[in-house]
Amino acid sequence: MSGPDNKMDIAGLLKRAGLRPTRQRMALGVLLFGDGDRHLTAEMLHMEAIQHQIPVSLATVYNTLHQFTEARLLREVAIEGSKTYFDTNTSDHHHFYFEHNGVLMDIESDMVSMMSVPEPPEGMEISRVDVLVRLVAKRQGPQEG
Amino acid sequence: MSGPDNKMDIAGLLKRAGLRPTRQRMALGVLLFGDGDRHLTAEMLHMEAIQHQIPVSLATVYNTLHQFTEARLLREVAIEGSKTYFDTNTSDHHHFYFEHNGVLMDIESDMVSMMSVPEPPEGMEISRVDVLVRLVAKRQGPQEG
DNA sequence: CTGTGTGCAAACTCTTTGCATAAGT
DNA sequence: ACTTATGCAAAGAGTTTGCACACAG
Repeated sequence: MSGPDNKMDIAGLLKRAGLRPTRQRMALGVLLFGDGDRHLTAEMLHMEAIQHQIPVSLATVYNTLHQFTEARLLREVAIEGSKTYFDTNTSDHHHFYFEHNGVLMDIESDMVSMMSVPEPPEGMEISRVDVLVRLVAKRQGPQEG
Repeated sequence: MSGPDNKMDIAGLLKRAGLRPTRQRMALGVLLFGDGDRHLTAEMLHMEAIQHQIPVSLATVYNTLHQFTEARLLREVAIEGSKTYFDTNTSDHHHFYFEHNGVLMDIESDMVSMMSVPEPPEGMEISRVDVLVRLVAKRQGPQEG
């Protein structure tokens, strides 16, 4: 767990990214980066902010999330369906996806090794490889369903 | 290239899937399955149907796409962003994604080998592994932009 | 003070739904 | 004839935008 004086660090993080450390950005930054790797939708973060007594509108949450993504502080995760997930872990890694409840969990990059990927077409290069391991509840074994 | 009498096959395909071979389903089925593997959004398929003089509404295209997916005739592909892609190739395979224009291209499964995937948590099992290889235009090399 | 960020609500895009009509068996 | 599919348009979810006010530097 990280201490509350991560807040100090958040200001620097924002400044380095060329973003003014405003109240809302600071507060959202603490929620996002103050407690390990997270996977959130805009709506989830907004609810969390409200619970933490941080006055912020959903529109500002969206704006902030996109500004952070532009600044490489966050990464978007491709999950089918309507909601966009943002990941605070911007390093090279992959995901477990729990289909029954929509939860994402990191898989460290060295846990998944790619033997080979076909060569991209002429003039193209790989910008990133995303691996999504979809999980479902195991069937109840030998008993009938 | 496949001949036009794929239409015959489509009727059987639908019946086997428990779907009535209606005009619209037949026509959309021919567009989807009559010409190799495809990656389409509802809107793309709708436009194509209109161009082919097939009277069908966008709502019916959505319904049909979902019915086909339920029937395992199609598969949804997870791409971040708002649009849902449907893939006529339901076998085990992965994708190249051209970020500059949103085009998807199949990668056969044997071209990508996973050395190891971490064990899923208790009670969970892997339902599928999706690999998305994102491609960008190669930087112009030594010449200036 | 000056300029950027924020809040609100309306606009927008993609997708789903309800109901009357048309088509399929 | 009876049932299911379709079309239309409106509703719905998630996201983005425009403008006036507030805050940071």
